[in-house]
Amino acid sequence: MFRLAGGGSRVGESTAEPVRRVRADAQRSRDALREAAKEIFAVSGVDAPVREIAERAGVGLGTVYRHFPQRSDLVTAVFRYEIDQCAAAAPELAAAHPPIEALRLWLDRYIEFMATKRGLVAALHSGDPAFAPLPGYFDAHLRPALETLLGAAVASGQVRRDVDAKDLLVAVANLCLPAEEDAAHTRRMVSLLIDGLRYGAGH
Amino acid sequence: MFRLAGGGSRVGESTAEPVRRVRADAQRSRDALREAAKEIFAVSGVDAPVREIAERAGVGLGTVYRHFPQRSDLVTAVFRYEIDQCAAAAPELAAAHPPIEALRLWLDRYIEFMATKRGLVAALHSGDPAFAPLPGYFDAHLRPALETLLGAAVASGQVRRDVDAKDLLVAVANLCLPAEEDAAHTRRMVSLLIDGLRYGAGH
DNA sequence: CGCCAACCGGAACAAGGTTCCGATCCTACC
DNA sequence: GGTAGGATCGGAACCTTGTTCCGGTTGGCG
Repeated sequence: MFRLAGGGSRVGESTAEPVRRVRADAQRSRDALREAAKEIFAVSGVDAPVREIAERAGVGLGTVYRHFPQRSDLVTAVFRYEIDQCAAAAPELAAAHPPIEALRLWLDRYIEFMATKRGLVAALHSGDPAFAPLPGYFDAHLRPALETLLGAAVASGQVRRDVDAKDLLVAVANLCLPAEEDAAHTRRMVSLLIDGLRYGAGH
Repeated sequence: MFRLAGGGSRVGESTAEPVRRVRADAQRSRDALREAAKEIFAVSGVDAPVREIAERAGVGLGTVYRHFPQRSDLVTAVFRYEIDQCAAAAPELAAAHPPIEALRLWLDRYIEFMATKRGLVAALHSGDPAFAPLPGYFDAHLRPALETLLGAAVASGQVRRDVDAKDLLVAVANLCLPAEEDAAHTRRMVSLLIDGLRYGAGH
């Protein structure tokens, strides 16, 4: 048997693996689906019908299931993507703002992320094994992002040292949960929290 | 217009309301459904199909929806019934055993109750408004039951006084959650907890 | 330019919740 | 005891939603 789609490796590319180039239309479909799912999940929750997502993405049902064999794969893909985006914002903010400000802005960004997670918490607790790896992904990506920002703020003397990044992530997440509708309230509470961070700082 | 099914009030019965007598077959169906649902929920979780419950109860689908207009009504009915049964066990145990023993036995009963609640916790967190009143019902019935037992045990000098009934209910419930399969483990932990109750008691 | 594997669309299937309505069965009344 | 009538029953049918399947289409390479 021949290796399927072994096309041939390109110059300057590692030949260790055949890296089949994805077709342009396939990539387009995948991106459109991710984007559509993200928007619809934010509005209707993660229980939104697959057909609705397919329609908004402008693709057929078969295309959805080609890229995401199960509904839950679409959910986790969106979740991972959003986690990545949120984590990626950290170094950008750190480069553009002073430490304490970068920290504050990133937490705003994190709140925005959590705000779209209606129903996902329930899904995580549903016992569906498809969602089991998500908490780990969450911790593996967001914690280091926050740790960097927090470390810089501590080093600059503007924030006390006895604050744990994971604690802070969980605390802010919990602040987001009850006020699913009232974003302003959440922001006030988190603002309070940030002020608390500064209490007893060296500077 | 005549009052529908106003049959007529009976001697010795308050005439304040017409109390339409439920038909015997209807009552039978309702009881059979509650019992069937209880058994099936315990085995397959609260997501079990309505058809399966109807079949086990030996009734048609229409009968299910006559008594429980929505699926969730069946779930809450079973939940309420089990809470009632569990709460009702408290005075019986109190009458038949010394205080500390009654307390221990009732907590065993409570554990048994919690053990069948697989998936219900997730349902409660799903945001479905149909389940919103359940936590209140839980607190309104089980807390007084435990408070009575706890009070008697304290009064007898066998249990310390600084234990709150609600805290205890939640703590035991949490002990039940992780060990969905290993009932023995849960019982060991709760046993430990009960011994803790005696620590520092007057007697 | 032409091939063909990968990709696409959507019809079709499966499962589960809910509705509907003719047939049936209690209960009240005579 | 018998009967009328409305409550109740059973299950077929309908709708929504997840998933599979397959014939038609197309991007990318030779």
